[in-house]
Amino acid sequence: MPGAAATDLNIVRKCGYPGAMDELDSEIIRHLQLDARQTNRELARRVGIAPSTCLERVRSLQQRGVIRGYHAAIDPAALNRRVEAFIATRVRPLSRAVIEAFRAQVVAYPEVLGVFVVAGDDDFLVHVAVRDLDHLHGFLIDRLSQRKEVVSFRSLVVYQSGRKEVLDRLPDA
Amino acid sequence: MPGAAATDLNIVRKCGYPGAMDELDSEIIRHLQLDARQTNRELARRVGIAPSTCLERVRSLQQRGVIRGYHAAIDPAALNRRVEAFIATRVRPLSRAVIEAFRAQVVAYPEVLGVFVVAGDDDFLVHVAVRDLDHLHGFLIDRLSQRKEVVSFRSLVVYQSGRKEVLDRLPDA
DNA sequence: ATTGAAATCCACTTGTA
DNA sequence: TACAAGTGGATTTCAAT
Repeated sequence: MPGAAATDLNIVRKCGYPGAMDELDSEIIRHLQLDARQTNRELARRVGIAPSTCLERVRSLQQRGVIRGYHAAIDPAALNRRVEAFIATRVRPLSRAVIEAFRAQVVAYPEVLGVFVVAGDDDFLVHVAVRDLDHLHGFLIDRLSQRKEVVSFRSLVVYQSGRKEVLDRLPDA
Repeated sequence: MPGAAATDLNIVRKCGYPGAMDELDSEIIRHLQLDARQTNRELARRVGIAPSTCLERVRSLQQRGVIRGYHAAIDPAALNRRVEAFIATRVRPLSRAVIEAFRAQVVAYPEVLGVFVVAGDDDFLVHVAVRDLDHLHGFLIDRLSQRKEVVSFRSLVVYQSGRKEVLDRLPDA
C-alpha cells in the first residue's frame, strides 16, 4: 500500500515524531506532566474523551517512547541535600573514550543529579545536590579532583532555582 | 511538656526534616521516584507493609511536602525540542528587584526549562530546550537580548546529557 | 501506628458501530 | 478509531489492636 506509506512518512516529517502526536496526545501529555497519578477517568474527563479511548492513547504514547516514565518529585531537603551547584569542568584529552567514561562514572556518584556534555570553554556541566557547603567541598576534592582527566573546574553554587514542571510542545514553524 | 519538645527538636536537628523520615519513608520515596504510577498494593508489597499502612505513609509524605508531585517524563523530541542549552547570563544592576524580575519572567518563556541564580562570574544559568539551533539563536536575540538588564551571555549547547531519575537520601554524617 | 475486612471505585477486556 | 458495558481487582474507609 504505497499511498498509506507516503501518508505516514508525511506525518512523520511534518510532526517530527513517528506516530503522529495530534492535539489530543498533547493534551494528555500536558495533564500527565502536571499530575501523573490522576486516574484514567479523571484524565479522560479533562481531555473530553471516553476512558477506554484515553487509556489506549496513553498506552500508545508509552509504547512509542513519548512518555518515558512517571516520577515522584521529592523535596531536596528531605533527601539531605540543601546545597545545589553546577560544576563547570574541563577534561583532557578530549577524546570520545574520556568523555564517555567521565559522563558514565560521574553520574553514578550519589551527589550528582546530572551530567551535561557542553560546547564552549567548559567541557562538562556537573549538576550536584549535597548536604551543605562542606560536603560540596568534599565532593570537589575527594571525587572530582581525584580524576586524572580533570584539568580544572569552577563551582556555580545555586542560590535560587525555578524549574518548570509542565513543558508545552513548541510550534513546528 | 519540655521533655517532649526537646525530643522533637532533636529529631528535627538530627534528620534535618520535621516529621522524622525513617527508613520506611525512604524506601517508599525511592520506589515512587522510579515509578510514580505503580499501584498502592505493589508499593506496599515492595516495602513490606500492608496497603493501608502504605497509603497512610504516602499521604503523610505528601502533606508534609516531602513528595511535591508526580510528573510524567516526556521525550523532548516529541515536544519539538531537539536542542538543549544552558545560557550563562550576566545582569546589571545586581539588585534584588532585578534578580527576582528576571527569574520570574524568564522562566515563563516557553523555551525555558529552568532558571538558576548562581554565585560566580555569571549571575544566572538559564536552561532551555528549543526546536533547533536556529530557534536557539532566535531565543537569544529576540528574548534575552531584548531585556534591558542583560549585559552579556554565552551559550553552552548540550551535546549529551545524563540525568538521574532516582535520588537517594544522603547520610547525615 | 499498623492492620484486616468491607464497600466503593477504577482499570481492563470484550463487543459494536 | 472511539465508545459502552461488565467483571475482576485496587483503593479507600473504618473499626480494632
